[in-house]
Amino acid sequence: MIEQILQDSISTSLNSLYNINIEPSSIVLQATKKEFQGDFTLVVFPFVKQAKKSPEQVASELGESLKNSVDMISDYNVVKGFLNISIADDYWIRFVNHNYHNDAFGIKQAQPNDSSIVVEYSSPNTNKPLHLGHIRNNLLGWSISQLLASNGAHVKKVNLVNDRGIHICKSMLAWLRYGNGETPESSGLKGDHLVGKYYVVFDKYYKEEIKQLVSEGMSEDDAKRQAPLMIEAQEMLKKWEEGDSEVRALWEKMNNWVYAGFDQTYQKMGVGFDKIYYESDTYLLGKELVQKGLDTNVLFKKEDGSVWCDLTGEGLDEKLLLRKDGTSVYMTQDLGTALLRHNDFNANQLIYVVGNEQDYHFKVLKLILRKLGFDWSDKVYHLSYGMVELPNGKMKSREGTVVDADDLMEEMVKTAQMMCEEHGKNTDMSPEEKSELYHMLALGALKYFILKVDPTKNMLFNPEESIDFNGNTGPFIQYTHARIRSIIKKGEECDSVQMPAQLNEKEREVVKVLHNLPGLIESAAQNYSPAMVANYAYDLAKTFNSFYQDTPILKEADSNIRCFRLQLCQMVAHAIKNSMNVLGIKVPERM
RNA sequence: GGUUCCGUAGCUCAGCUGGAUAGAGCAACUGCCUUCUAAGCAGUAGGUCCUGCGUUCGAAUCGCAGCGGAAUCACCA
Repeated sequence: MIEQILQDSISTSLNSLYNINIEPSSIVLQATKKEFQGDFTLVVFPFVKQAKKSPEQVASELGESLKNSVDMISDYNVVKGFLNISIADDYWIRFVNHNYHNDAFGIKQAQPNDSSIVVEYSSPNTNKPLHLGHIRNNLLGWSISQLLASNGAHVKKVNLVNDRGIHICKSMLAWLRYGNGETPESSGLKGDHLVGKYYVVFDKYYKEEIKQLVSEGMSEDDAKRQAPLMIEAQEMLKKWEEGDSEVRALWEKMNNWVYAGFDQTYQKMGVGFDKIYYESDTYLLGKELVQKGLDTNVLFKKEDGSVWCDLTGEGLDEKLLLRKDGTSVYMTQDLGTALLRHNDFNANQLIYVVGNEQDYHFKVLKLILRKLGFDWSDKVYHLSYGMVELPNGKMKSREGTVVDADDLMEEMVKTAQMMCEEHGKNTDMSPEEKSELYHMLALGALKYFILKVDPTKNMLFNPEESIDFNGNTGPFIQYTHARIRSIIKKGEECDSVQMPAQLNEKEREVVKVLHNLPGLIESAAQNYSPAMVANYAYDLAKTFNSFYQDTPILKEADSNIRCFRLQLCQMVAHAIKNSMNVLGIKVPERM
């Protein structure tokens, strides 16, 4: 890569001119700003002290030295302490000519010895359908996996389904009491929605019971604990843990409804997993670890029999790991599943895609693992993402302000259809092609809208803006791809032609953006940031559109130039496709 | 109250390891379809980068303090 050559050359020049020793890799080159002439810029201020010369002088001397030693440098200029380096068009042209046919451009294939990474994401509860918050989680999880894989890692995607607990018992109980044997088939409801409906039903009657008890003079807290429905749900959980066959059968039946529903949602969303863990299989794990911790005095037991980890030395509190009745808590389970996962995959890294409301939990998890003597605790990485808010505030399931994942996607497909019909462009498509296109555009809009923002930040989800097709949106990039594909299909094959001698301004800009892709994937992967890829794809599409607007491609008379531009088009198409693929967004051949 | 995260145009967001006159999109306004897809392009307007102090040749970026917002600090998961 040209950057490395420049870095090496700068390093040796600094040494021979001023006796300054700097590692080539630590020399920072940046893209030259548009207002100035050049491709790469070196800021020379850091060197002026040691060089004992003015910034302008240092920059000029360096520029001259570089120009003499690197023949790819066509020119340089100096503005204050900025050395702007121009690269010869020949380099850019050959870059396109060598890479345009590579449809995996920018993507690194994992080699046998490359690192392996396990990514956990989604991790739903089985008592209600997926909502907007899950969508961000799923899209991020999938996209991070794609991103790391595209940067040459072996990635395994796992899902830990929270399939047991009091919340599921609530749905089960409500269904038994008020369901009249309703099934997904009889009701026409998706399984997860049906079960979610009874979760709401439970809450409704539960609240009525509380109200009743309070009006009879009970305190609110006592009422919450002593409401008959709650007591019954807890008995059900106890029966479940004892393995009661009736409860287990009902539990299995209703969970299977939910799984069927989830599968549909996942499929529509375009996400998937290599392995699915169920909490019912893993919730007892971790107890052994606690015992081991007690034996080695890492943990301690209180008088009532409960087991704790003292984290006050780390500036945190004491953390409960076993209740006084010996049952485990969330943390206990997570210690167990972490060990299980480490044993299952022996990966170099265990990534958990979980919202930032659990920052504390994961901080503690890592600490306890380390205290327990697992040196792999630093492989655990909590990929913490911000919450999704709505224009009128936060989503609250109790207040019915949740945005359901299925509804949202369906809504967006409808809108996509409307928009397409309005444009009236692809009237000759078959119904199947059309519906595929609508789905592709709808999900492209949704995914791009969510993934373009920095994962660590809270984001605002405005339903109206998310289905926009203009500007910085998924469909804008998809449209750019479709236009390019259309040109390529009309153009001739041209492999071995003579390349033009120089580029025009717009061509050079496009090539330079393309040139950045491999480095971008790398730093996006290092930052766990699909958003960087999204913004890159947008930048590329925008740069290409500007080129497309005033540079003829097929209409160019000179066949050499025409061929070069076609190659450039192909390369842009690949780069768009590959970066959108990292986001889990498909791009159409036409739209 | 403790801890963590956040604060950039009317709105939604970029701005990666400090670098030149802080960038996009939406909304508003003005041009460009007889020509490779106008879901596009070109342009106008819009800024106390929350405030203050500090470090530095240089700060939206780093440090400290303050203000504002969010999350979290469960014998829930």
